[in-house]
Amino acid sequence: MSREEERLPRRFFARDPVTLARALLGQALVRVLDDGTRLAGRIVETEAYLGVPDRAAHTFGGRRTPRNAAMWGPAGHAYIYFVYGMHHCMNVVAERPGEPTAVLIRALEPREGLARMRVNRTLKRPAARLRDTDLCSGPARLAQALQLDRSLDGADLVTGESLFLERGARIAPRNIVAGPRIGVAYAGEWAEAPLRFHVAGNPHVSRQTG
DNA sequence: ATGACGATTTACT
DNA sequence: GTAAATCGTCATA
Repeated sequence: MSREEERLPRRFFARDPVTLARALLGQALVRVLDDGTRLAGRIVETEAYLGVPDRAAHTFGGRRTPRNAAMWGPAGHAYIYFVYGMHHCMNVVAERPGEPTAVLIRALEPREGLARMRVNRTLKRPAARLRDTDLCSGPARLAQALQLDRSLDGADLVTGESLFLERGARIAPRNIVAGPRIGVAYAGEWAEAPLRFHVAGNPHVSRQTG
């Protein structure tokens, strides 16, 4: 019996980052490992990064480097970066080439491959006993759970086989909470803009707010 | 060549 | 609550 889930098309991603950040809530992020293992979760928390004018964005002021190159490319590709000497985080590129905006995926509600995610999350911490809500409740946590790293930077989420999105639930606007982005205090006024979105009451978000 | 800095997580007081 | 971990990246020289 074959499961034919609907992949999200290019046009889904080719929108402004705020609209995309809200639309991504409820969609399924899918990772297929080299051994065929399928890991998946519903997106429950996102942040929009508005590009050149956005002091919190890696492309602020038109910054364009090998690291952030994917943000300058076409919509529907992954931008995966390395920070703090130990963590990876995944974004979905929005809009169009030359408009370097993206949406950071901050948390998932894990749905497939939880056992493997738990292994991935505790490889360097054998003693840890994680609850389901500890598996993907943060940008670096979900990257570790899904084995995302720079080798997948720039991957095409529309046509790729190892990382992509499938149509999930539509989250009603009344169930979306907006608030300030996390970890961008250095961004001045931009730090307070309500560009973080999460599903109201969902236990898998990285932090409770509003 | 060098130095400062992270879109974070974890453990510990 | 605070602080350590840990290193690729980029701006400056």
